[in-house]
Amino acid sequence: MSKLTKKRQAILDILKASHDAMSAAEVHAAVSDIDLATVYRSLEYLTNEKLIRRLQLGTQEARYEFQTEPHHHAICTECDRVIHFTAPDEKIKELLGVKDFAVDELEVTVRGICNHDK
Amino acid sequence: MSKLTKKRQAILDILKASHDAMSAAEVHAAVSDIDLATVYRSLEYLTNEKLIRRLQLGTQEARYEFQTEPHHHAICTECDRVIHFTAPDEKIKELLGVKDFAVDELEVTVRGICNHDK
DNA sequence: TAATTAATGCGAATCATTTGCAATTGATTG
DNA sequence: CAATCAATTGCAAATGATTCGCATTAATTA
Repeated sequence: MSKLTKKRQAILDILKASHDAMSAAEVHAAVSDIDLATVYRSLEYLTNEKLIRRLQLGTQEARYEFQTEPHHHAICTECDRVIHFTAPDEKIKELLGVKDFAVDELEVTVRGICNHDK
Repeated sequence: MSKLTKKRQAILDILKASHDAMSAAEVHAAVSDIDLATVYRSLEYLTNEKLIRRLQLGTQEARYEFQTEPHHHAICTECDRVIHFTAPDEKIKELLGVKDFAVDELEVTVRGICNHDK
């Protein structure tokens, strides 16, 4: 039986406090005395428990974020900032008209340019 | 000045003929006498030329597909099959209500279960 | 407390991708 | 056509992200 250990809790806290999604390396840098391999194992555990979400935002490096309500992501191709936004998933599902498919998870990723200059 | 060389054309042809998006390794296996590093460089070139599209469908391995009309992807979590579908992007954009963001690319990824058994 | 199970650290392995560099090809110009 | 310059390729090694094996430690149960 696996458990939410102290180290796993510490990692969860880091992600909870972070406004942005973090990479495993960033989490590792933010916590102290937790081996990188353990960070990876913990992130996997927390993802399975659905306490956090793993995101693959276009790069090969995964990012993790604390799981609140489901939401989507817009990535600025100029400044790499990630913006969150919610959407009426049901309506989107209708628009998509996916047939013969039991939708489990819907993820919208937007790429473009944010107004980071102002 | 870069060009669509014979090897790049061969890789493009493979992708054009493939019904599914392919990984770099799969492309490499499908062509003969093209080094893997060249495959990667070619895929990057073709992506920049917008002749193909690079997809990051949840895994850390990128997949590439021939660029036809913009469309979206549904991934079956049981059989890993990837299904394509189109959608009225403009309407989705409206639903999203992304503000202060110049949308360049809209990608919807759906995860769930397809009816692969029948 | 002994015995069992799970979690962790450490180092090495693996997988995907990129890079440096020399050899090759291709295009261009004198 | 030969000489030159630029872009492409192969090969091997490097890098970055992630995973794995295994011995050690911590936690839980009998």
